[in-house]
Amino acid sequence: MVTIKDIARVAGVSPSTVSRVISNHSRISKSTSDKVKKIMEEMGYHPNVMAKNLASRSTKTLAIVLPRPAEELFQDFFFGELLRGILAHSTKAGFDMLLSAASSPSDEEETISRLVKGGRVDGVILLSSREDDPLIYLLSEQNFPTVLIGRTNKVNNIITVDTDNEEAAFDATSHLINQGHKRISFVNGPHNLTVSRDRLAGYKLAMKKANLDIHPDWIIEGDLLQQSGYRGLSLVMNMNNRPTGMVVIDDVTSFGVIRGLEELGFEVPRDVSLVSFNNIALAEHASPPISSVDIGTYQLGYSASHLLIKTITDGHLPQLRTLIPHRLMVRESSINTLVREGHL
Amino acid sequence: MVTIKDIARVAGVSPSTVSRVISNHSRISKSTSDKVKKIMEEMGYHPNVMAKNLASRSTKTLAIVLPRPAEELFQDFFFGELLRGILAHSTKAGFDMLLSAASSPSDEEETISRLVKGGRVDGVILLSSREDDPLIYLLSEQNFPTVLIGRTNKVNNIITVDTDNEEAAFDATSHLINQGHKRISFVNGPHNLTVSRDRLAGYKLAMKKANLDIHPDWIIEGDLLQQSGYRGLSLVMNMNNRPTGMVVIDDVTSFGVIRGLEELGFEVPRDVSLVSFNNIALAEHASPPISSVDIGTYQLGYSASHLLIKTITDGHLPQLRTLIPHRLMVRESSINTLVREGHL
DNA sequence: CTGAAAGCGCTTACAG
DNA sequence: CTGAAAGCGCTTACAG
Repeated sequence: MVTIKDIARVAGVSPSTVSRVISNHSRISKSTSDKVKKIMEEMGYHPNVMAKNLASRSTKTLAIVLPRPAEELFQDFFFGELLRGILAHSTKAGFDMLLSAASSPSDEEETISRLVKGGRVDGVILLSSREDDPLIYLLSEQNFPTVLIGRTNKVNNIITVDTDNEEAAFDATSHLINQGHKRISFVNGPHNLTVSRDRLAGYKLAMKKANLDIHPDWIIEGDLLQQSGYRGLSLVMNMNNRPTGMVVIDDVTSFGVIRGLEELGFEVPRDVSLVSFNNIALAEHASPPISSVDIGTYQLGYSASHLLIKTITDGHLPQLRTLIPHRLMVRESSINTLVREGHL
Repeated sequence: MVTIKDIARVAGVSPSTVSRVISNHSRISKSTSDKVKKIMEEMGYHPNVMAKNLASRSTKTLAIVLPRPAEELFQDFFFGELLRGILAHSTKAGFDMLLSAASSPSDEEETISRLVKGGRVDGVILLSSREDDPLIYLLSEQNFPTVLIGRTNKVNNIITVDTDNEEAAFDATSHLINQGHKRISFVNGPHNLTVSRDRLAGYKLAMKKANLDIHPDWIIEGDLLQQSGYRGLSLVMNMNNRPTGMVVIDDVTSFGVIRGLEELGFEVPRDVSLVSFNNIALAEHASPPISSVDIGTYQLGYSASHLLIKTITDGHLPQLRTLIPHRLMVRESSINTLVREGHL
């Protein structure tokens, strides 16, 4: 393995000088720099990352903490896009990403402790936001550079990047209301995720603003990919005044809803107009194509990395909370001419 | 920051001894070990990972190289599951995972070079296998511990973990044949991926074995989520003797196929029986639920990590090629009683 | 079973 | 603009 010393010897300079050439130090003569660079090239020199990190007391590495298995199906489908956004920025900024997952919560804390306290990484990105996530407290206490994709009101020293989920749900619900729907159901996701609460709130707000009542049963709480959710759906659709519109927590759940409705003999959008969130790639290719709020997933990841690296580099917190714009993509699932014409 | 020296001082032993306690060295007295461990606990000691890596000349870190953007949609949906498998094992084995992506091919080589030659990682997992992937040559030349999820016949010193894709496609096709289908179409994926070639070969083999002819147009080559694919589909379905069965390269593409068929006025499985591959989570929740070959995605990842770490630890290559078993999950999309009864 | 010492490959004040 | 020297926090033969 060729080291800085080898280069120094061949170039007839000191190791310090070679080091300075590598880091583009300002006060180094062009001629020396050129000579050293040429020799590095010739000898196939690659700086030893570990040595560099140890000496400079920084790792140029961030950790991404994946959500727990139980919540993963929910995320799996915009996950890739999120990672791509994170990586696009971090690579450009010269940071590596360490991927971390945990089998159990206690495991998780131990893993993160090791990375954080062992100086393995300079910062952490948390991909999902549960209420009372112990990791948030752990990182906040350490005052460790952290960005959470989501939100928390428990601590005030970690950065959050998020969708304005309340507004997004308000927009999605209003879209249905504007088309003439009066009875609109909301299909929720896991309780402990902040995104579930925020989107539910936005739905309620839109209904209230339009002076529309919400029947308690219209809010379906079970997991729509499981039996529990199917029962709730069946209950709602058998009501005398069944909903003609549905706002669904995310696109993946929409697949379950559409399938469930079909089994009950209903068709989207003929009998029910549907709109959901995240705009995963398959939303567009579903039958029917699903109307969905695009939350700028890639941008969410890109910004998370950007803000984290900025914090690390500047040594102080930037703006604590950043919202990424969203946009409703209207497709077949929410377009029903019958409703608009007052036949339903 | 508390270091090994601090612990040594407080415990009244030498740093070497503390180091040996940490690494569970065999010849250390129980009493010393207990004393030192207690003090480490009390002082909140966490070993500095970088220093450890530098001194021991190993990083306990692997790199995962993500497929390029162009190929990602294809992979996005079993991606999460694959990563989960990899992480499950590597975490257990005490290895960290570095995530690497590349915007351009040249970028990619540079990134990997930096990681590999800079001693940043001990091994690499390549997530997708293109023909003539320059990364494969790069890693093979360096004789660097590498496992490829897929296959290659270009080099003989990197480990591969794969599905027997030819057999999987043979099974899927035979499933349709056994139900009485005689005219079966194959919807292919990107040409440069080995998985496309292997599955096509398996389809051909099954047809041949059953003495069934393959009309050239039945093999649809365009991207089914794009116009190009739709044209091919339309062509095939307008033939006099249109296919009654379809074998589709992967579940994501199946969504496009089902949607395209619908637009042409055909229904699955009423008019066309369909089976595809990968068994992503949504396959089960699609309308209709999609029959799919489960390729043991998690196991694929788990084995990849296992074999790579074994290679690194043992210092020599284990079995070069490992095949993970697959299993056809039969669902509604491929069950058509009409065909079975000879009405179609 | 334990310690003193050298070393892993860099960086970075300090001095000139 | 450049060099000598100390140091980052560990590991690991070597010696006892």
